[in-house]
Amino acid sequence: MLHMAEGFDFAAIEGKWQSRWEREGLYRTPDSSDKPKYYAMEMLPYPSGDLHVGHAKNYTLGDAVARMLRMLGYNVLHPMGWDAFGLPAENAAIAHGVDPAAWTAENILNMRRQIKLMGTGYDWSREIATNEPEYYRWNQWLFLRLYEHGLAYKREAPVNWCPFDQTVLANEQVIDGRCWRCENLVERRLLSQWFLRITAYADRLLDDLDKLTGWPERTRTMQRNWIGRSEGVEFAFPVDGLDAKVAVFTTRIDTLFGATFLAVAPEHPVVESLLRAVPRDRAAAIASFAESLKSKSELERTSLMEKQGVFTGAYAINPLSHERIPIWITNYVLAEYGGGAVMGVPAHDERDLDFARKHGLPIVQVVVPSREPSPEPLERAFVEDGRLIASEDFSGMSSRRARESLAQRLAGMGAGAQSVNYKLRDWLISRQRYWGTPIPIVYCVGCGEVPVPDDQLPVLLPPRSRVEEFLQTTCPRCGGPARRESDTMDTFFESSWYYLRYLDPHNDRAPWAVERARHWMNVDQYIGGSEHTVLHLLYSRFFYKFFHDRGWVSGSDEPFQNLFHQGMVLRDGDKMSKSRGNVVGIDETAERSGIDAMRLFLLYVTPPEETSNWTDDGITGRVRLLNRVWRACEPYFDRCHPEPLDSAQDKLRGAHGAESKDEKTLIRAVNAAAKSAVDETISRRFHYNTTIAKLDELVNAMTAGAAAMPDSPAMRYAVEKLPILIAPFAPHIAEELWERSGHTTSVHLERYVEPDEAALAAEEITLVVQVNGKVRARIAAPAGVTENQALALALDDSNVRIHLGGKEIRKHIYVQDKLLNLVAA
RNA sequence: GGGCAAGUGGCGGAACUGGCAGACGCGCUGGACUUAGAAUCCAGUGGGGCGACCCGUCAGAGUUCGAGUCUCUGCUUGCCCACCA
Repeated sequence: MLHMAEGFDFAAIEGKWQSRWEREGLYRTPDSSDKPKYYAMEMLPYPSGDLHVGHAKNYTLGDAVARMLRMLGYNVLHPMGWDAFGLPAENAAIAHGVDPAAWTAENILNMRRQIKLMGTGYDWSREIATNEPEYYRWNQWLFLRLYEHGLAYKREAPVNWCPFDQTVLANEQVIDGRCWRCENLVERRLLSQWFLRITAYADRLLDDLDKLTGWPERTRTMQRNWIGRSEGVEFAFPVDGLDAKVAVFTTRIDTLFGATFLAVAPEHPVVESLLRAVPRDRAAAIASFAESLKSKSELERTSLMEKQGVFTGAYAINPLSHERIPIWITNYVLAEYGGGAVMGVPAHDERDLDFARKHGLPIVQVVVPSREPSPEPLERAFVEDGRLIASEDFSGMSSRRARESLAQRLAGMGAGAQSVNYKLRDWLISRQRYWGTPIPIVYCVGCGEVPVPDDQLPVLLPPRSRVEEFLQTTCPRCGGPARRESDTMDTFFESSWYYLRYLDPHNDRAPWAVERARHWMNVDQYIGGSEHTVLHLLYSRFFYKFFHDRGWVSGSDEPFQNLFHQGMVLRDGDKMSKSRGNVVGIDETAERSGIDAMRLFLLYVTPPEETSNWTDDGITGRVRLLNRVWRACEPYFDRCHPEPLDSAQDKLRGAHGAESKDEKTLIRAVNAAAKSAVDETISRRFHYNTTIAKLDELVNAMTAGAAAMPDSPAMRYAVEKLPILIAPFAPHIAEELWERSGHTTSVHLERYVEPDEAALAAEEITLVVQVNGKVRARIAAPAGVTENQALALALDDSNVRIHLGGKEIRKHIYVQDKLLNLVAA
């Protein structure tokens, strides 16, 4: 009687290998090695509580990539950590009366367990958590260096205020005028806040996008648009009868003679002097208009409201035409861009036209399309370039030339200059929240704003009940009474440099050692969601350039060489969310289907950049695959003895002529899977869905071969190679099969199967014969068949002859080993 | 409104550089095995036609010996940005 198969007990196998890997430190990465380095990283998670299969897609992909590269001979660094400061912890603390630190610690404990449960190969000796003093101490240290270099500063500015989260938000955190986290409409407030001068790096952040050829084009374009560089002219309109000037920025100085009004934001400083100069009732109207807009966000002012305005009663003087144009205060001019004032040219700007029509302001056309000699009454603003009219001695010029000439003229008069403006604004990092890195600044009655000296770092976050005593301190400079900064930092501060801390996580003298950065940076492959395109990824680039300028990192001044955005995971077409109750958890999936099956499914269901759809049916195919893999290898458990891999391969290669067709198919299937895995990795396309399909084909071939040629060397070859081939994707079963077939070391330390071109090459090809582009015959032919031989074969085919119908072959196209097209007439 | 990406069987997808459309899987149908089911294995599965064949990759045009792939026009869906002067 056959001894009963034990079967494939995935739960037992997965648990067994996870604890053995951990015990043996299999995934520890040495800092020095003979092998070339490779730094693979996924965006670190926020410890929100539980992981679902959406997270798993990200970490599975990163893990497969890291494992592939390790098996291709690299010394791979693959770390993991926790982005642990932030609002959810604080909100949970308020809601349930727990300590945010305890809440966070508990979540980290659970999520670390789940990430390990996913069979990932992280080097946990490098784990970081950004809420630990050992980490945020260096946040403070880096803040102080930015401060020293004038890149961190405090100023009063209109800021985005989220009334629900009770804190300010960075510009990048306002999505459609709403808080990125709670989706409430943000308000505008005038507050004194800390900013990082990211605009000082605007040009480099923009220009260096060209260097990032390993990034998705889409992401680069979005960053380009976010930085929003525009070139133009800044010049001033004197105010008639007042000793005041209003500076404006325009990209269309060629339309200067068409300016019929001046529009200013209610916050513009000139408004105050105007208020003093105009009659009392008009001043009151202006003041109440300004007041009505005070707390309105940019979105509300510009998108949700109609264009409104009040005439100030004052006039500005066009510096070239000397025309008097009325000054209006409007809601549609942004206070924070281009100086908060705009020259209104209704004929050549849609917004100005809209405003002019509503308020009866004149419309003067000064640019006409080149081919139309006389201006027609305008229906829409003519916003393209053209030829100037009614513009004194600039008339007749092209827009382009006029822009140069006008800029020169204004510059010559000392009235203006070429200028560049950015949409990018300085990064507001103050948060009026408890659970974050304290900003290391104290305010002293005598000395004013004083940075905390390095040797007093970290400024420890106090327990929540002790905040008041924390705030009272003494001045580090004069020893007098002082008060600490009560704001904490935006959590994006921590995540802008964490990839450097992984390199040297226990260093207590510096955030990282320069030589570690020299060795490991930059990150060879970064994987994460596209939602961070203008947040984390832009901030990190800014920080890294600052570090580079300080000499703390060397080589490239870009942190992330290659970037990959994985798509999200839906459940039956819907977004997974707790409120829908459709979240597919890691624990339940591990229990029901097994981790290897989950990993295979996530990589197989879609190319990784696409949105994938989780269905409970879908994963059954991968469970089946694993069972078939097991059954295909099981009969050989006691018969496969470890021997040098090359010899088996050489034996087969030498015996090519003697192999049966089935054997060749099997050997080809092994090599086709290997080729796919290697190609998808080095091309960084990561379409492992096609690789896993090749593994399906291999197992199909093995199943078919099991009966026909159980003792063939080709079967043994396949059984020997299959665990290696599947190891990056299904690491547990790979390890178990490897052990069962007599190996004593980990399969994950093996070199990946090197695709053998000779084994891949087909000896016989199918020659497709077309007549006038339609397939009329498929003829088996030896590989390397010549054009003349192919022609002869084709003309010998009866169906081809029928379709030629005795017509003359005018020409033919031959594609080697593939296709012959006969063109007949 | 602007920008970008994508539309292929009942479903997810494959075909990367123009050369056999639908690999692989899910589902479905039939068969084997089973008292029965589950599991497994085998066969089939784009549409039409008895058939040789014909039609077929969102729609329409074009380039080409040959188009899912390239060009143009339109439609649909998704994502991002939306008064930045």
